[in-house]
Order: sequence, then structure tokens, then C-alpha cells
Amino acid sequence: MATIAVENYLKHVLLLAEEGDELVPMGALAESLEVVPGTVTTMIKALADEGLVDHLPRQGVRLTAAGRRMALNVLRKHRLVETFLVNVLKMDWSRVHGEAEQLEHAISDEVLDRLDALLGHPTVDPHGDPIPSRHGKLSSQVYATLATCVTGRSLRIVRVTEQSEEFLRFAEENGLQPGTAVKVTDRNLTAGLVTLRKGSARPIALSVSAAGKILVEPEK
Amino acid sequence: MATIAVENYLKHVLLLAEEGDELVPMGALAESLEVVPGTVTTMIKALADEGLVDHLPRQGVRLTAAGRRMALNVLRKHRLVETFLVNVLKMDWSRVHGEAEQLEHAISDEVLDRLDALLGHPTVDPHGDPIPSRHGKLSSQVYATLATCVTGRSLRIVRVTEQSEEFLRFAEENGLQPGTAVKVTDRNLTAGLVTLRKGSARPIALSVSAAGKILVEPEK
DNA sequence: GCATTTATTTTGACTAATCAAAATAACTCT
DNA sequence: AGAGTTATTTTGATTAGTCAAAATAAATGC
Repeated sequence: MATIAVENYLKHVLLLAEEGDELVPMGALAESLEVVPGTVTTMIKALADEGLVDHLPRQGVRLTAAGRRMALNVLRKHRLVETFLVNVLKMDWSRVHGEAEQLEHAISDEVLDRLDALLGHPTVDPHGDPIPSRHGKLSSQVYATLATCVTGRSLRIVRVTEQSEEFLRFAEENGLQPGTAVKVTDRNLTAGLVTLRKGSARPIALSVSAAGKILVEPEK
Repeated sequence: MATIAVENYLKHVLLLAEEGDELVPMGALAESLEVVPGTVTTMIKALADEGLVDHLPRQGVRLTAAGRRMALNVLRKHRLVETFLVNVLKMDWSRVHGEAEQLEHAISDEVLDRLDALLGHPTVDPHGDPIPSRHGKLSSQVYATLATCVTGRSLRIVRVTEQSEEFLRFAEENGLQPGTAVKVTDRNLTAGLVTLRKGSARPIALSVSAAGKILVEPEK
């Protein structure tokens, strides 16, 4: 039986590997899981014994096929639960991450499927993050970010890859959510600032690091 | 932070005390939690140190006000989740108990309140079990059972106090669910059998112990 | 009222997950 | 290449929850 900790380790490896199957360093995993590095080493060796990850000592860790399957299932639960909380229970999108973090380990595959049907089989969650399919496919489209996109052209926000409450609250207050049309008017890398506007509203200034969390595509 | 185990211990003490504040014997608690008695003794002493229960050595345990408050909150989560699973996700009522057993420990009070509103503030769950109010009130109406009620009169099922899948599946197949009108036609205590009919359908025979799990009230 | 049965508590051991801190390995920099 | 920095692993402890089995207390039966 996979424990909550195991599910979390696998999920974090998946997220940190960012679609490649690069090795995830132990330190990154420790930071992301908020445990000390020694703990990660211990746990990862146990997961390797279970055949869920490959551990290359002093180099890092990557998911096996079995581990990836489990990680995707957890991620699917997480993102469908977030979608449910926002679309059905009308919760604030800045609050749902922590909730989903708990619920993802408590819902069965059957509830998952029914939730999926209730929500109309969504392909992205309220942050625009892709929801893995029931059969473990995870769309990995590459988008530009507000920090890297062309300037002066009309763009549509497709995804916000940041889960801190503060950031999401700020984004919501400024209408920076998936679906919003924006245009980058100015980008000053030395000052670390990106300026953008939504239609004719007043301009918004973002730090480059914040801008890098907002993914966009050209307006059709 | 109350752990899952702590929540479960409190919930089981609440359910076993059956609305009185009688002492729950350690053995009963062990059986109900499916752990050995020694484990219960150890855990209950810890809960007593936390001020959640009163432990009278060699006699039993009962909830303090704080423990009761927590137990009722868990029970409320359990029963609202069951209601959600049946009413919204259309799950079979025989399956929802185990699901709710997991989810009751994972949902926040905020989600709980929104679920409650979504469901229209129900007062009973799909089994007819009363749902504790947000402020810790638990209706404790006393009903007759099919094993103890008058015979020959029209009755309405209000509650089915048994959570085993087999029993609930049997009850569903025979339409023995809250709301159904039935009449006990014959009761033979020596044979341990109760015979009843729904309207003009064929008679159904129940063991006395099964009949005792089905609560009824006189038809209005 | 003493012996037997039954319930409870105690003791010692175990597992999963964690941390602190020491040990080791691997880079980096001149 | 040697010194220092950084990342990883190891070691020894700790906590929560559990079990097996021995010890104790209480209830029951003749």
C-alpha cells in the first residue's frame, strides 16, 4: 500500500523532472518536500527497493515506469480536486492548492472517475495546469512566458505555474488568470521588470520572476 | 494537530457511547477500531493527557467536552461526504462508507461548509443517520426498529444503522432504504425471523438482528 | 471464598518517517 | 593539485502507532 509520504515523494519527483526524465537532485527534492536531505536519501533508497524510482547515488533520482504511473495518478487527483473546488464549490483559486494536497491522498480511483465525469473531463485545472488523462498521458505543451514572449502582440494567458497564496491572490486581483488577454508593452531585463496591459486598463508591472510563472500563447 | 488515528479513536468512542455518556470499555473500542486492546490502552492514555477523553482505569473511557466537539466534527464530515457521494456523484450507498472513512480526515472545515451548502444543509445522510450540526448538535431521536415495532401498522423506514457492504446491498435490492413504507406482518422471536411487506409486493424475511438495524416511525 | 475465566494494562519490540550532526564524495577555484 | 565549498550519505535518536505476550485486576462460578 502506498503511503501518503510515498505518493508525495513520487509526485514531487515527477514535477521536478519537468517532463524530461532528467535526474532530480536530492537537494531539490528535499527543498520541495520541506524535509532535510538525509531524509530524502533514506526514503529514496526505500522507493528504489520498491521499484518505483531509480537512484543513482550522488547524482539523483528518476521515476521508473511504475513510479511514474503512480505519480501521474496522484497528480490527476490533485488537479481534478482543484478543479472541483473552484468550479463546483466556488472556492478561491488561491486557497485550493493546500486543500487538494490533502484530498489527493484520500480519494479513490472510483471517486476520481466520477468527479472527472461531473466536471466534464477537463483537460486543464483552474491554473491552466494540464490534467493527466486516466491512462497516464500528460500533455506537455511548451509555452512562452510573460518574461520571454514577444512584446507588443496580443496574447492569451493559458497557465499560471505558481501555487503560493500571495501570488495567486495578486494574480486574481489583477485578472491575470487563464483566458485573460494581455499584451507586454515593455520589458526591462536590467531593472527586472515587465510591463503589460489588459485591453485598455492601466498597465501592470511584474517582476521578471513573476512574469516567468505566467504562460501565454498568441491570440488566435 | 489531531492525527487521523486520534480522530478515529474519538469518533469510535462517540459512536459506541450511543448518545449517553456511559463509559466505553476498552475491549469494545479495540474491536471497533480493529486493533489489539493494549494499543487502545496506550492511545487512550495519550488522549487523556491531551484532555480529549476521561480514562477510568479498568472501567472505560468517555469523551470530554473538547473530545466530543472534535468527534462530532469528524462525524459531520463523514456523513456529509457520504451524502455528497450518493447524491451528487451517484455512488452506490453500499460503497460510500469506506470512501468517507478516508475523506473525513482530509477535508477542511471550509470545504465542509461549502459541501453542506451545496447539499442544501441536509439533516440526515443517505442511511438516515443524523448529521451533526455545525455547532455540534446531534439529533438523537429514538426510533423503533423492525425487530421491536408494532406489527400490522404502516411504517416508514427512517434509518439503516449498519455499514457493511453486504447488508446495504441486500437492503437496496429489496428497497429497504429511508423513505420506504413497510408493514411487519409477522414476527417469530423463537425462530429469530421477522416478516414484512412493502405495499403489495412479496413478503421479505429478515433475521431479528438485521431487523434491529432498520429504524422506523409510524406513517404520518 | 477460592479457583477460573475474562478484561485490562504493562512491557518490550517493531515500522515508517523524520531530524541533527558527522562523514564522505564531488565539484570549483585559483 | 590542493583548499575550500557544496551536495549527499551515514549514523544515531526520536515520535506515532502498532503487536505479541506476560502481568495484573476484576468478575464469575460453584
